Amino acid sequence: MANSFFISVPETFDFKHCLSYLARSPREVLHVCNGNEVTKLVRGKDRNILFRVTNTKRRLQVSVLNTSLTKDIKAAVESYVREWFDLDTDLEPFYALASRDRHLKVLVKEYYGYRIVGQPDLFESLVWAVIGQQINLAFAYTLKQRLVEKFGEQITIDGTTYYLFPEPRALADVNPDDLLTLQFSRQKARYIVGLAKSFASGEISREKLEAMPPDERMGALLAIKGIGTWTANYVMMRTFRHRTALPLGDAGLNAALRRALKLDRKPTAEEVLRVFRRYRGWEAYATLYFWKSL
DNA sequence: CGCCAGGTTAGAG
DNA sequence: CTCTAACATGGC
Repeated sequence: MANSFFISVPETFDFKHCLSYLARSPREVLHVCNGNEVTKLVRGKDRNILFRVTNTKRRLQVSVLNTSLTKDIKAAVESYVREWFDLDTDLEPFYALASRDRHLKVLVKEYYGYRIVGQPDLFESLVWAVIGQQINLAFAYTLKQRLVEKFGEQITIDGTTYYLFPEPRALADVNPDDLLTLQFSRQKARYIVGLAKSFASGEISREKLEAMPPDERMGALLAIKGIGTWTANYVMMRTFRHRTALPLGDAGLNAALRRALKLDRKPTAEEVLRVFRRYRGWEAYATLYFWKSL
């Protein structure tokens, strides 16, 4: 196909595990999974780009669906896909460590090639994490769907509608009370509008945080109203690809460790930290595989 | 019905 | 510093 190109992938990459993560909720509206492929709309420099990724032997096939494949568009989409599917991380050291660990051994075997599916857009990442605070994941997806359908751009091609996550500008002037009708709590509505204002004004941006050393970046995230240690670590993991990010206190991580450690209650923070001492340098990937075990 | 969900904040002790 | 109520609602 003239509009497609290929990206070779590491041996320690398995598209199907990443795809099953992307397909985990029927209410996901920011990409469309279908069999062995996923289709997504992203913002390009001059226009929005719709592309589809599918798996072939040792390569990903990427097709651009709504425009011709110029050099610039190819470069942009390739870079997005590499980032999205975490193709540039060398997982060998983690697998060497994990294969000697009684908890992770079986998980890295079963989900070999699974990687941290990224969330390159910092605003989206923060809002999504705030939405997910203290509610079950099914409800979090419902809230995100309502937010995206109400405030995000969309295009319809061949009968399927594709959405972009709302831009900060689209949410900055919203009255937080208007989000209550979408069933956001007052507190979350305020956090989200506050985030939108900070991004719209340029006070916070991915570029600014990217330029900071990791400690300072964490501090900048924690200074935002609504961002606590869990959210900051979640975003460090999915957006900034910090291998040592550890969302301590996470309900899913607690549930997975409760099972792995055969406890009759959720583990304490100290117990989680004790287990994670063995994964030093790879905390984010250990977390990822524990989540996958649920 | 009760309790926990991919927690955080402000305020009290 | 640690502890707690409040937040809003879905799912088991």
